[in-house]
Amino acid sequence: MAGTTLRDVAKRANVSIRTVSNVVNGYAPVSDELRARVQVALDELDYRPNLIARNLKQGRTGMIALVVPELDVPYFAELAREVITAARAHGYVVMVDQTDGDGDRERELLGRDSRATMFDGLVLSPLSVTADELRERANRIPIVLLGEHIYHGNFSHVAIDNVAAAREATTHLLDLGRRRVAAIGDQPYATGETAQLRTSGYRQAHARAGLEVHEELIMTTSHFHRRLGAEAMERLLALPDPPDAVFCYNDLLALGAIRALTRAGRRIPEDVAVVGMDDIEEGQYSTVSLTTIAPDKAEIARRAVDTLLKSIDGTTGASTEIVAPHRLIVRESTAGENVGT
Amino acid sequence: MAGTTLRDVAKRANVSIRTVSNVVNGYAPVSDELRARVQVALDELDYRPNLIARNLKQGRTGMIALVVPELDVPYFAELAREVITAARAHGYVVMVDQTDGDGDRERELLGRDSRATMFDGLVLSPLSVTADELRERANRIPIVLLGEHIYHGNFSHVAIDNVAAAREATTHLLDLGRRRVAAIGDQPYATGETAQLRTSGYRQAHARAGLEVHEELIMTTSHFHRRLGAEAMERLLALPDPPDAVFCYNDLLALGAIRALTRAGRRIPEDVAVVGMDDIEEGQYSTVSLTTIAPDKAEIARRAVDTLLKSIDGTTGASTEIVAPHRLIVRESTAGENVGT
DNA sequence: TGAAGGCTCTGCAACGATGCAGACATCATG
DNA sequence: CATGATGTCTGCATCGTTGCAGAGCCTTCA
Repeated sequence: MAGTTLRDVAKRANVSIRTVSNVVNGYAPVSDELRARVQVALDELDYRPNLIARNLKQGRTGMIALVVPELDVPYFAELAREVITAARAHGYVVMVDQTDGDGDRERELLGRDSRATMFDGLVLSPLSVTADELRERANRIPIVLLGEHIYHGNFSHVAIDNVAAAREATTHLLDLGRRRVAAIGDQPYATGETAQLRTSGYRQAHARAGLEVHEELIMTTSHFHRRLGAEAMERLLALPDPPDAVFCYNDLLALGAIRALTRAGRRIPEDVAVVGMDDIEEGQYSTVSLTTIAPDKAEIARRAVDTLLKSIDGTTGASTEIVAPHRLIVRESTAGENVGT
Repeated sequence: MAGTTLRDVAKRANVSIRTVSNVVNGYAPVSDELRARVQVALDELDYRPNLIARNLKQGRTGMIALVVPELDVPYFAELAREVITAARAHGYVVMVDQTDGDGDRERELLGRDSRATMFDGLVLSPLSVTADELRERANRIPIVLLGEHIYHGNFSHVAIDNVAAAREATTHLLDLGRRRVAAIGDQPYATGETAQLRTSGYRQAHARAGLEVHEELIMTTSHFHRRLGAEAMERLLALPDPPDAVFCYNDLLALGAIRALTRAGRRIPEDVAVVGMDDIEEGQYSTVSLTTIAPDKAEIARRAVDTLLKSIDGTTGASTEIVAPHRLIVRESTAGENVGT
């Protein structure tokens, strides 16, 4: 049960612990004869280094933590995959955790008994943690934030340009000639500002086109889930003058909206065009494939990991603001059947 | 930068290191006066225990690893969420990793320099690792397998009854009066036997109904992804005598199939009824909501974690075979519009 | 009054690994 | 032959924590 230690191997091979360590790590020069003898003992005892001990001695674990609100939200799952890949390229492994969108759980992470000390760094996609709470903790392990901005310029931060992205999505709908473009996903009172940035982009698009925003077409949702998208869409359809297009603040909302539209017998995009955000894989395969804003997830993950690792190395302590690229992908939900998957 | 240690706090409060440790852990009795003094020092220096050191001393980390082929496959993401929740209930945290369905990466996990020694146990959803490879490693940290059986009865293992589940899904289609029921997802040559079990259930259903299996309607796919489901469906539709129902070995295949059917102008379920497996959330919101076999993911996660922790405690060393419950959920893809979401 | 017991508090050793300084043998060099 | 350089190998200290055994001191009770 108990693992084999360097001591066991040393005893077996009749050498010092240090020499075994040298063989294992290939550090100091060891004669071929001795190396062979030690190797035999290593194999016979099936030695595996105790990484905890190694970590203690070296002061680092080679692990970073990725904390997202919900792992089964496709966007976060896809992002997690990219972060894992990016970290692996640097020899790091990633521990993924979810907060269930619970602010207390986010705070727990920063608290005294947090397991966070096990990690060399933290990539956090925050939901409700405030800047002050984060600053309290700032002198601990390095943190990189994803998505939410949280106050201005105190932490390294990676995100797309939400205003521009939302503006482009809305403009795309306006360019199709739609004049009653709804928005689903506003969160005027939330801590996070992502939704507000997107609303701002939505307004900008109207302003630049010289059009009025129809305030009654802006729908607030507490979360970005399918069900809420469907419900918001139903409310929009019940309006005396329903929209002819919808910009949803993420793909799940959009897929929920599509579901509601289909059930209501509306044709997409003829009656109502739909745009989402995130470019989750699911959107490509929905019955009406989904036009969306695709953030470059791989790039987001790479930049986040790079920044974090630099901060861990102490190569740079400065907090940086990184804007990752995004692009509009047009599919059937705005372009009709004439577009491939 | 360097963390505050017990030593620092001890010096500051003019007490022994051991006493500080006692205060932190609330172990031995400490007078109120001293406790207060130490607490002040703890707060002033913002002490956080070094978990790595604690782990080394205690021989456990309080972390388990969950390894799945792909994190952005909804089933695994949803399962990961449940495992995280189940582990948290026992005070454990979960590190999630993905192997990209790459056998080498799975093997790497079991190899000499694996980070696996950092964990108290491992929940593994294997893809191509063999029984022998696993046994080699068996005397290391405890392992619980999910899904794939891998040889018989040497490791604790949690899964649904795949044969019964597939039989029920197929029977449901036959009961609707369908007589050309296709199967998408067979993997006759794969290491894993899950697909084979499902094919076996599919055949059983036909046998029990006294019907012949149409061999040309069994489609093999290398993976369980949407695209492959769509492609398989297209091939089925190209047959001289296409199917009037499809049983897909997971929901992603089914959603791909639905997509292909819709593009081909077939009505669901009137022309072709579709059943999937896994009950991923996405299936509830597809334009035609998806009838599926729902494995009890929460139960799978709970049983897997419970079994693993027992094995870690040494409470039981025996390997157990756990069959988790499942049920058929009928939605529009087989029942038409008369069923709610 | 003195032994026994309880309450606080402390020092030492250990978990398993690595950094460092040096011991010892061998060899080349002047 | 003495000296220094080189190549191997080793022991000690250390990372930050906790387990263990015990040291003082104070109370209690015969």
